Amino acid sequence: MQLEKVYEPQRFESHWAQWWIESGIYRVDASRAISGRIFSIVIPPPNVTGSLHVGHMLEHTIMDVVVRWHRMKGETTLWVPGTDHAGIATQMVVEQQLRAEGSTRQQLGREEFERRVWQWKEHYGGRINEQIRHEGASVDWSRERFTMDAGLSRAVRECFVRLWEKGLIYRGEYMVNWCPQCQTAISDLETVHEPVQAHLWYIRYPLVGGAETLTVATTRPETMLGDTALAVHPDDVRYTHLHGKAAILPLMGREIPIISDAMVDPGFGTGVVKVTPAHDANDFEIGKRHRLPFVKAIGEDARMTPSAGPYAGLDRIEARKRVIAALEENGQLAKIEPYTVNIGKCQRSKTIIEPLISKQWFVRTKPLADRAIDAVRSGRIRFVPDDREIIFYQWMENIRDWCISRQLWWGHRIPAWHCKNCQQITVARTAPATCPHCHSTELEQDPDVLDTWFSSGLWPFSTLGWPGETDDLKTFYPTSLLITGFDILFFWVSRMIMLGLECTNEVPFREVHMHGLVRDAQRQKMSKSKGNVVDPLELMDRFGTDACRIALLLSAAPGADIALKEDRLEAGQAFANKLWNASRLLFLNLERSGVTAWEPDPPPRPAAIEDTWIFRRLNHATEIANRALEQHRHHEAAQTLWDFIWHEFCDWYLEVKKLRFSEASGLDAHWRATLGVYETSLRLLHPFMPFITEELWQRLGQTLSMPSRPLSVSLARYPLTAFDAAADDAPFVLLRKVVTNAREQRADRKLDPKAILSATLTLKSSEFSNEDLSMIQALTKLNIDQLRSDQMAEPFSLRIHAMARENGALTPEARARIVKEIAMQERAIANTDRQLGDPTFLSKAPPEVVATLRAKRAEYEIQLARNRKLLEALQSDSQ
RNA sequence: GGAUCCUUAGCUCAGUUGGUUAGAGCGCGUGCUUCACACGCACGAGGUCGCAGGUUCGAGUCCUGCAGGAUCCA
Repeated sequence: MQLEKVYEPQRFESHWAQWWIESGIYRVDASRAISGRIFSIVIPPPNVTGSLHVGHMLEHTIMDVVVRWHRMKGETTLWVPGTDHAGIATQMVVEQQLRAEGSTRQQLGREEFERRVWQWKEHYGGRINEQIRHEGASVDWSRERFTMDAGLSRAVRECFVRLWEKGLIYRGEYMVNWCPQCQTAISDLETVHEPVQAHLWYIRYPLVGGAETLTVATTRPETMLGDTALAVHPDDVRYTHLHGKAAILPLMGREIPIISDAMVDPGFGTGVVKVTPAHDANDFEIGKRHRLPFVKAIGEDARMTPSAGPYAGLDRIEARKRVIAALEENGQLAKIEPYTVNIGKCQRSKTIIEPLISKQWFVRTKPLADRAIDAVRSGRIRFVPDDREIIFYQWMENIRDWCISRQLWWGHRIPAWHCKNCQQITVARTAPATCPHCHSTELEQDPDVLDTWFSSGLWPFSTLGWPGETDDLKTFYPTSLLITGFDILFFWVSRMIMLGLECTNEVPFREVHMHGLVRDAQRQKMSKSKGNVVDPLELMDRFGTDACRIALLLSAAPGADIALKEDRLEAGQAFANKLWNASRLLFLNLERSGVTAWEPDPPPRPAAIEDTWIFRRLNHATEIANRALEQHRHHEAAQTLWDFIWHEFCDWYLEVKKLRFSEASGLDAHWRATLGVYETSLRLLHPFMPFITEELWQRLGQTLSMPSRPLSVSLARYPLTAFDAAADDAPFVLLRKVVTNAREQRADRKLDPKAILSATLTLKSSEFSNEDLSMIQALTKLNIDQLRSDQMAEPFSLRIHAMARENGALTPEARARIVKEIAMQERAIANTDRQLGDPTFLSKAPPEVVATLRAKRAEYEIQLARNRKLLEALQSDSQ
């Protein structure tokens, strides 16, 4: 069988992607798992409304490498896929659809609306999974989960009830971040702060019983309508005389007390602040401390409430304008200064959030956080890279209670029932028929749903069947590893650790690998508004999935952000092309040699000098790749294999080996060695570039009958260092040096690249067989006499006999380079001598360092001698 | 304001416990359409490792300070 002349990934990638699923080879049977040989991982569930972006692709690629590697090592390997229901985002999408139809969710009613969302999910929710199939992710689709599934919903209820019963969930009126656009409370984490150029307004408040006024600075003048006090710092001597006095609230005419509180920053504005307990988190605290009234001047719709008097019904922005105008008219506006404020916005809708007091459900996080901190500190969970632990501790140690209720219709409804009769709350796993407190049947379920992250927080175990004691849970939990973005450390990773420990008494995963962000070529964050979002599907189409994968992997040092440049992708494609063509060379020659059958076992024995060398290089690459994967250094593993395949296997081994293949030889020792290295390389590379390796490996299997081969290269064993490398690789190393030296000379002297020139090769100790010598001649286009001399300092010397009139002189640039090299080598030798002559160095440095230095010195000497001789010889040649 | 990370070739980035001539890809220069590959081959140029100190026999790597950048938390 011959390979097509051109590498076209489009020809086979979709075929293998489909076959991997249809053949069911990644479906895992828990009952056949052997303890200690299990690897399990869950996908960070993408948003069901979303579509694939490059960040996903990086994440999935890293996961797939790890998963394929473990599977090939013979471990029972489970990768669970799935999506999350993305409460706000999905609700927004469907509401938008309704708006287009001229309807609203309120018109539809809750039940009908939910039905519509499910309908929408069935219709569009499969898109992201389709895209994940495209990436070649070797997940077990039979275990696909969705956070709103019945099983996962049961897990959510179970967890909620347990937390409630332990007093870790409470309900109450507190200050929350309210998004007027989304019409729901959101958590602190969903509020993003950004600096905005704004103003500081200075307002005069008249004092009660006097002509004096007090000037107060504020960034939100409209909230003054809800002021219930003024406050100064207790130690601020400027205002000591005002303690216990009162002021008149402008525009409203209300009398408000002047209080002293340590929370006031005397350096802000005038040192006097207005206190609006219902609309500012700090003021809320002050208000509680001083038992101030809470006047709610702004409502859920961001409009002023009746408490705002004449401003009632106005939007908060409009109200601000009117308030300022009125103050100005009254002469109560002292001045306006430009000011930069950090303003809180809703992460999703970008609307300015309104701090509001409302009744919400909260998780008491402190006790959960303590256990989570301990799990990481004790090493039961390991972070990669480990410096991320500091950030984790910092957040966990200052954690605030988590507002988990959302005023949405799409999500897990809070399993709490309110009794209309006795007003008591009943939290239960299933809907109670009667109120356990008063036996009334007048029960109504709490209208709120839970934060989506609450259900994602259970993902590693809810997907495995928890709270049921399923085989999957027993076999695959705790999961082995989590691979995710650093940006959701608090949102997701931390909460999984807290909820996992609480629900299962186990860590949810033993390791967390946090990758960086994929940025655009200019290192800018990708965003829809900037228009610099790269579509991974388009990239896969253009360059091939394998090329994209290897390009991403090579750039992905642990934790580091990636600047995605097309030249990387082109390089990845070039590498795939190289592998394809090297394979083509082999397939062509297999036919010529008439090789029809081959078995990978037993491993080959070296048949020629290049074999020992490549076996050693292969063993080395194998060792590095395995160790790098062990340490989550995927970029290093990828780089190692790239270098091995391209620059050792293709550039040297195949260049030599193709001269050894002979017609109709059948499966000889050369072929055994070559096929051994080639097939092993395909297996080594498979986790990184699954499509091309599967294609080539299957083609190889069709060309050669390999009866004992598994169904797929992904089910074959991942290589360990198993090649016979006992023999000395020095002869081939020497061959390489001779060939390189010949090429350097030809380039430096501008010798005719096509002419066959005569040369004399003098060797110190070894000599090349006639066959090996003809290799050298073919690779260098030289006609070589081989001499041997015991007196030589260097291992070899190559003299090319080019006549002067054939422009055999060194080019001026080459001469300059060699002169420079000589200087460098002399300097290196001097440095080394200084070191080796230093008794402190000799006594303190480890012996192997001294030995390496001595060896290096010898190497420098040889290089120096060769350069000197080169200059001399050419001088005499050109005379 | 607090914290963390980063600063290495023209560009994008590697560089595991400190070991002495610092690597890759792309780009650049020269030559080559050699029967696997011009998505290629060969050869080459290019870096006082942000700055200033310190520890050490030895520092890109450890410590301190400074400058610039990024991120997180307030």
